[in-house]
Amino acid sequence: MPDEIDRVSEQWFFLQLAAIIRARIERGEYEPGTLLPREPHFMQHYGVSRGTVRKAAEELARSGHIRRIKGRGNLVLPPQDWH
Amino acid sequence: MPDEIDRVSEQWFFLQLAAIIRARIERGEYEPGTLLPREPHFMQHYGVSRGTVRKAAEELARSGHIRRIKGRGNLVLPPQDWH
DNA sequence: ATAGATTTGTTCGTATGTATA
DNA sequence: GTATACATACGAACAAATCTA
Repeated sequence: MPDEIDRVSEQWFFLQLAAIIRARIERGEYEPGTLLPREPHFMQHYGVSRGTVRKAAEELARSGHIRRIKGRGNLVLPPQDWH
Repeated sequence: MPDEIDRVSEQWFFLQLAAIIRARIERGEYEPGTLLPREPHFMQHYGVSRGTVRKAAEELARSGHIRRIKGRGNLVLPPQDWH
């Protein structure tokens, strides 16, 4: 899992980004109970727009890896919540 | 005026949708000074893409039924603005 | 208590690529 | 060949919830 967006890949940016962040969560690099880095962090680090970061976050919320909290951030969930 | 898209009709989806919304405005179901339902509402309710909803909105803006305001929504205009 | 900053949420604007009729 | 329709992606502005000084 390369830790950057492949811009010539067939796969959409937001799915690539979701896979990257999901892998980091599952490796324990983002700990349950803590907040993910903010949207601007991912925008700058991966060179994508806020919309793309947010679509990736939607994917991670769908798969139970994070819970999105308005005004606070994206809460990393423990393995038992993943699906 | 059936309140859904006729998918086998000769007429384009965006023109059908514009006619549906225009009729609702003219019947007073969407009141002047209020905002139309958001783009995602129409996408889901009529089963069309955002592009189609936006083309319908362009038609309604052209005919003076709404004014489109970035970041806020589509403002319903009073009868004297229709043309 | 409140005023401002931070952060996610919402919404319209624009561009591009693909598929279809 | 052209126009419609769909989806991704980026940009800009406003709204709401939360946190902080």
